[in-house]
Amino acid sequence: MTASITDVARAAGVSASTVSRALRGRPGVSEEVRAQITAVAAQLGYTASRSAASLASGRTFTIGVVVPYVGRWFFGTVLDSAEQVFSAAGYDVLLYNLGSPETRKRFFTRLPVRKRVDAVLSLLIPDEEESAALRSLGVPLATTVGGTRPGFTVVGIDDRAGTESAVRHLVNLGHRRIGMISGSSGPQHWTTPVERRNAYLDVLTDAGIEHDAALEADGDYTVEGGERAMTELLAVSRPPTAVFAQSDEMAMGALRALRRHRLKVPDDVSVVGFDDHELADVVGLTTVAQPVAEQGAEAARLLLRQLDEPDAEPPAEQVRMPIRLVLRETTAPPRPRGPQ
Amino acid sequence: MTASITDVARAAGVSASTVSRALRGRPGVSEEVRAQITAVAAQLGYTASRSAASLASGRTFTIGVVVPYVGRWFFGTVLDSAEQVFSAAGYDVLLYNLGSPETRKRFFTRLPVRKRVDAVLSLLIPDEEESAALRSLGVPLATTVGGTRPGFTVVGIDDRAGTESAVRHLVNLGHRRIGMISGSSGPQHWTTPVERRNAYLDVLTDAGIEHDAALEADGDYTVEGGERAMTELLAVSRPPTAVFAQSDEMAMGALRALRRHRLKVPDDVSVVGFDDHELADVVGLTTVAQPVAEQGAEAARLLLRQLDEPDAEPPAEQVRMPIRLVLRETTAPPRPRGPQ
DNA sequence: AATATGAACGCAAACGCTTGCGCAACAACG
DNA sequence: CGTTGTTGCGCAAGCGTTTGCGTTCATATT
Repeated sequence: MTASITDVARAAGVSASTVSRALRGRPGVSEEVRAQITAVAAQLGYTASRSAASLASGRTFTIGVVVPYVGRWFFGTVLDSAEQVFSAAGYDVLLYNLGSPETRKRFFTRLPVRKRVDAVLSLLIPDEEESAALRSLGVPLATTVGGTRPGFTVVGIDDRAGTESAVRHLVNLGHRRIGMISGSSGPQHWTTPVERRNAYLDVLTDAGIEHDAALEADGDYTVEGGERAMTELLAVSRPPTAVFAQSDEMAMGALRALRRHRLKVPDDVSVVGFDDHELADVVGLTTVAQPVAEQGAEAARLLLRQLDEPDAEPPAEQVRMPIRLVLRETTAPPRPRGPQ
Repeated sequence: MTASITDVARAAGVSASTVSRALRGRPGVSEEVRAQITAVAAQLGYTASRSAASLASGRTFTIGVVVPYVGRWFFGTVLDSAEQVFSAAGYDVLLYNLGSPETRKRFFTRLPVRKRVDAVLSLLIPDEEESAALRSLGVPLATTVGGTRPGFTVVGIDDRAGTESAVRHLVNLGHRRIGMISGSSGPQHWTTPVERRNAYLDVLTDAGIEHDAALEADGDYTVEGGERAMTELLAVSRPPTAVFAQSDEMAMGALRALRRHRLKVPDDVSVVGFDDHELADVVGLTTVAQPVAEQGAEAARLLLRQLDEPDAEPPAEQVRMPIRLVLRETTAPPRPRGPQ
């Protein structure tokens, strides 16, 4: 089949151990021998078997990345940037796509990453049991997307501040009936939706606007969900003149619903999203931007650092990346309608 | 650390070989012993080390997936569905994100998948040298996205038919000046753009429309590129009344350019895309839909089949999935302008 | 000149599994 | 009751690395 380390050793007239040391830059090999071995290895097209290497050394040079839906822009982007950091550092990434509850359960019970990865980056928030399972792996752990958990390095954004800037923007424009499309469908421990909701409520209170439960709808974090939610909001007795969607996908769904209702954006209703999706710009969506790719890269970097310095296991770092409101064309003052 | 096979063997009062056979469903183990071993293994939380297993058996139960940009919708979606098929079959996926030329080169020279995967699915078209490198792995190979190569199972769509339906639709609406935004920037061997271009030219010829090179622009397969390309097209002496974009992303860029030019779609110019992007619906884009997720799943299935029946290595299958034109709101007859 | 020091390298023992083979024990056959 | 199968299991030899330790030899030290 392909060349093994002993083939290289034989061809170079040295022992296998020397080949191993030479190729991995370990001390104890003279420069000339190292050069010769390197040449022979290249000529034979030799690459060390990762299986054998990790069996012997315990290091796998592989990072496990678990993500809910690779297909969604947010996760795809985080994964993309994280992978680049990992591969630049010589690590491979083992991907686990845990869309359905079944695959998710299967992953956490069988834990296929055991003895296979040096660290894991989770793009979903594990519940108590799941995070315990991950901790049992005994490797550094990191998470993007909110919800701090013990033992995890988490990098995220300030959901509160982001939401406040969005909602306050609507208030400043003069809106009083401000709806919200949330993504509350997730599991309990997933804190982002509740943080955003709290921030939304606080801004309303600050502005002296009484909260109307009828102006909240669940959009399930999808385009379709957002469309449904907006449709619901339009059906209440006094519909909102502006809505804050907790994700751009939902905001886009809302835009579609509005178009179907022949309502003008932003003249009839203003819309602001969250994320700054790749295509938010295309549809002119005002949104609060978060550095998605950077979060993935940063989480990856933190993980690598922990691998490099296994000494002082830093007790669950927490990094917050900046957010900012991006004004585009879906927000404007409310249309003065009749009295008031 | 974590339990090993000998721990389980000892606890169950049998030999390691029996544990191995029992847990993997191999014959030669009585049902009662198997049950007992299973119980002990579960209680100890035992999972076989993949490194050791693959070192011993040669099978890695891992598939390498190489993709140009995980972050892009198309690739993310293909990856998503392929991963599901693989993981359902008990395979893990090792992801290689080869965005930049450097990482790409590094991947193909160092070939980190060597001795690490049982098969590889490539979402990018390897050139002659690269595909030779992959073939040297001696494992089943598959590709989505056009461009057949020896030794690869390829699943794709009929680019020709797809393009024809799109362009013919524009012709049927009465358009005579039909522009095209292509993604020709790729490497030579990447056939999709040229196939689509040929189909475009053929339809024009069939319709008795002389081809105008000024109506073609490169959009680089990105939103920004599409916007730039559309801007260029609008600057020619007699701008197109309709444009066919070779991808939805570019079409969306075109839409943005048109909006910036205060041109109405479809009244002033019609736009049709290609892919049926997740958000094509949101912007009302007429497009030719291709079953993206299905392509990933199908490619994965074909790969698994080859792994199951290593006997008759089928000589490079080729699968074509159906496409269909999806009519939405960005196409209409040309606005009658002045004379002619 | 004798000894200590260190650099360069080889030996061999892991690492945790798989698998061909051998060996009991027992059933079925004539 | 001896043969021939069959079934269930253990032995031990790998799989291709890494790495602690030992050996050799040249150089520095007294």
